[in-house]
Amino acid sequence: MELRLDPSSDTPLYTQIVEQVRRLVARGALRAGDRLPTVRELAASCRVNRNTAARAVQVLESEGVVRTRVGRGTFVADGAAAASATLHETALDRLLEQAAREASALGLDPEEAARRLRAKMKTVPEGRRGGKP
Amino acid sequence: MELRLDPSSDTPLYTQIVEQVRRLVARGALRAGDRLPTVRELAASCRVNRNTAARAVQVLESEGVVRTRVGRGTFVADGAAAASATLHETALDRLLEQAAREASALGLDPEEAARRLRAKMKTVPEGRRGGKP
Amino acid sequence: MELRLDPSSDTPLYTQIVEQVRRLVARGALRAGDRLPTVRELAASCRVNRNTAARAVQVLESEGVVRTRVGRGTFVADGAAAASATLHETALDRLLEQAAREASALGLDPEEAARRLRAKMKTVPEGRRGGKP
Amino acid sequence: MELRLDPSSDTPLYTQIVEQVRRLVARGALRAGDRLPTVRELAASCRVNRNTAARAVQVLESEGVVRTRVGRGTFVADGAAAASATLHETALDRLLEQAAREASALGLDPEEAARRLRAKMKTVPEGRRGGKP
DNA sequence: GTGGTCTAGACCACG
DNA sequence: GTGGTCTAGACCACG
Repeated sequence: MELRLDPSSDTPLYTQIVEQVRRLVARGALRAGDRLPTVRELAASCRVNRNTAARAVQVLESEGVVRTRVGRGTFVADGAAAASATLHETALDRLLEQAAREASALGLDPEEAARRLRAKMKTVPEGRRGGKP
Repeated sequence: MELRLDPSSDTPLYTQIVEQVRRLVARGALRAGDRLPTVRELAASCRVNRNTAARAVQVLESEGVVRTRVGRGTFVADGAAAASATLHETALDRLLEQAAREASALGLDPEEAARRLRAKMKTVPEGRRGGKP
Repeated sequence: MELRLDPSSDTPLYTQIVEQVRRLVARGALRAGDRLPTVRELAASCRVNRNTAARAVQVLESEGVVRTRVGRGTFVADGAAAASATLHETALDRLLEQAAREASALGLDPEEAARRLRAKMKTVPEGRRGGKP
Repeated sequence: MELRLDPSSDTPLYTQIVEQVRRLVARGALRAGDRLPTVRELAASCRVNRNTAARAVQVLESEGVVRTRVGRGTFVADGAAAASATLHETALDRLLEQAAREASALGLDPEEAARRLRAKMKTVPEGRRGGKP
């Protein structure tokens, strides 16, 4: 499980980890029952503090995306895909609301705002479109 | 000038003030030369400390949205509308980028994402659309 | 005595008054013994608060440029021209020192800095050059 | 990084810090990616309150000279040298304009004013002249 | 440990 | 009256 963190981003490192794992689950690259790397391994491979990795796992657990069994490791939870999708829906909804507010403050009409979002989507990296990989 | 702050938001109070004033300027509700409430009044009406209100004003000044004159008060700057619009464009661009990423993770196609944003814009409070008030 | 104040300048209003009076004296437009307008008249003609005009006069007095005789009015002091020139020399010296520091921080060589100042002087309003008016 | 503040100056302490850091960047003594002292260290070494040091850092951040990452520290930003140079150019321009006005009030000719600036530059502390250190 | 936010309260310059 | 600066001290998020 290779994650790419951007240390110069405004998004906290632990949040970047959380988001990427959620994305892997949403995309089907990680499935219920799959084992995640240990916190130590995760920290090492992402080159972050162990606290940071641990915090990411903790958030994922609280979201119902992973499930930690003491002494055995961390696994993708049953229902993780659904949980993950719900989280993305919530995030998307919040972002669209904020974007609508900004567009509105700028006096853009809905059509123009929609056009800009459509354009953005074409420049953004791969999604899950076109079925499970 | 009535602002509504949400003390439980994770957006800092002074940032909330900044954003709302920028919005009033972008919308044309505040125009070049208009006087803002004094820092003390602003603090009182927002129920924040004087320093917090002062900090918001300082940010707005550094953005070119207002111009403060010691002993005289704070005024909407010449060119405030343009400065404000630039800031909103930047914010919108960032939000659309994030939204595109989320939509993509959910497997939405650009058309569906655009449709949702269009819908949001119709539920959002009034903008400046349709010319100067 | 017509002064032109710029209310949108960073320089305090009372300082603008002080500087313009000093300049009039340095140029010879005001001479020892000339009477200045009263504080009230000054305030009215400059459209500033009386406190502001009073403060300007007070500064000019402390600099030795004017001399107030209670009940009689304010007059350009004996030696005002010299006092005024000294003040301009001091101000110029301080400005050149700061400018040298900035030019130095930018890595400009003395010749280039000097060239820029020479250019500025050609765009600046009238001086006293060429003898007394 | 040793800064020298003058508490009796009328330049605010946080501005003095800002200016000195900008100067270090403009001169190449601090380069993109370099880490600044922590806010607490800066406060201690300058003998100012933590808030005052933090404020200086925030101004530098808003100018694009540094980039702060919570929990990690403050670093000289990419493009800091350029941002810094722009700020020095603006400052120099303003100073030269004022100096030109003073020189003009004194009846100095451009050549004499330029000569004085050239002289000042030779007495001012070292700049960046002569290429990268 | 890092930086960020906020309050309370003092003191100052300008009008 | 206006805004600006500074300190002291608390509390929080991130690593």
